[in-house]
Amino acid sequence: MMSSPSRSHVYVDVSVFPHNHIMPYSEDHSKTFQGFPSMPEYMSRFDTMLSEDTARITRKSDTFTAMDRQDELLEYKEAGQDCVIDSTAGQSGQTDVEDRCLEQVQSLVLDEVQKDIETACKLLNITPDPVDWSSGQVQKWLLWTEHLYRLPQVGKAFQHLSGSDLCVMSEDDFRQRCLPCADVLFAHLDIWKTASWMKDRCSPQSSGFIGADDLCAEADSSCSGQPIHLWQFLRELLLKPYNYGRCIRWINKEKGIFKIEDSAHVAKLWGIRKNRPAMNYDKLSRSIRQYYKKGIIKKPDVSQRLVYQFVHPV
DNA sequence: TATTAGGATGTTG
DNA sequence: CAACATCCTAATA
Repeated sequence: MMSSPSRSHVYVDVSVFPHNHIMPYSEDHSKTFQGFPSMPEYMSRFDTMLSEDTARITRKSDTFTAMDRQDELLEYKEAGQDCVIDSTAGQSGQTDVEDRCLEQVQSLVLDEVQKDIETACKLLNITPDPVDWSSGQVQKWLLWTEHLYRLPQVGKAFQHLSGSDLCVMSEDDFRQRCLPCADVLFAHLDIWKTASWMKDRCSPQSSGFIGADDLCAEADSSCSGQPIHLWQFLRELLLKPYNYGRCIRWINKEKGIFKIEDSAHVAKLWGIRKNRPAMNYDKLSRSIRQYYKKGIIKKPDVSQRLVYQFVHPV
């Protein structure tokens, strides 16, 4: 990817996230973290969100201790790709501007994290704060995360653990229970813990809907209206292409036409949401077909495999 | 082999 | 009872 000389650099302080491993950048980790929605992915999101001039988001490596720009910089390209070392030393001139950009981007990062977590909570029917999870909800979160990022299944290693049990575990505790993806899972959980902590700490009033959400998310699972419908679930997945685009995506958003790219995967996620471990695409598609006569989903005019269409697009 | 259509019947909130 | 979940046969790609 070319970077035009007119683009200014934005240095992102990621120290808001307590663990370095959230940001994979070393050779050895490039495989382990494949598909992991860590900073590079969030970064690439802002690359498209922010204006072209603002873009080219970079971060400082190694220490994560804020703004020492003498350190070498790692420039992230697309999510999942290797990073490029950009050895430009500190340009002390535009510090104030950069700091402001930094704050904005940080706030955007946290915003995106919060949004992702909210979506996942809706889809999983769990609370944002891992501490509140029952052992069943822990299993749900594990299954979901495993399937979403194609990790090996290690749910059994965490059986009968409540959310509070999970939250006090160290990364080493994680490693003892599951070797293959302990660091990834721990990092994920850490994002959830951190996000929840920051939500409590710095916004009891600001974001209006979060407070209401919190109150609602108390008691039990069936608070925000009846069990989720399959078509709603599919819509929620389609709403987050950065998270679920690998298994389901829009073909034509205006017309409501979408394609299931990985039928087994979508079925698994649906099964996790409904606590139906035996769910598969055979059964999921039967449920979709029930929507034909109800006028909720149909086959598009030119019928294609694994392609459906919402009758009433939004 | 995987997907599609739709009937029959059991389950669950 | 509605909304699936499960199971199944037959047709299609």
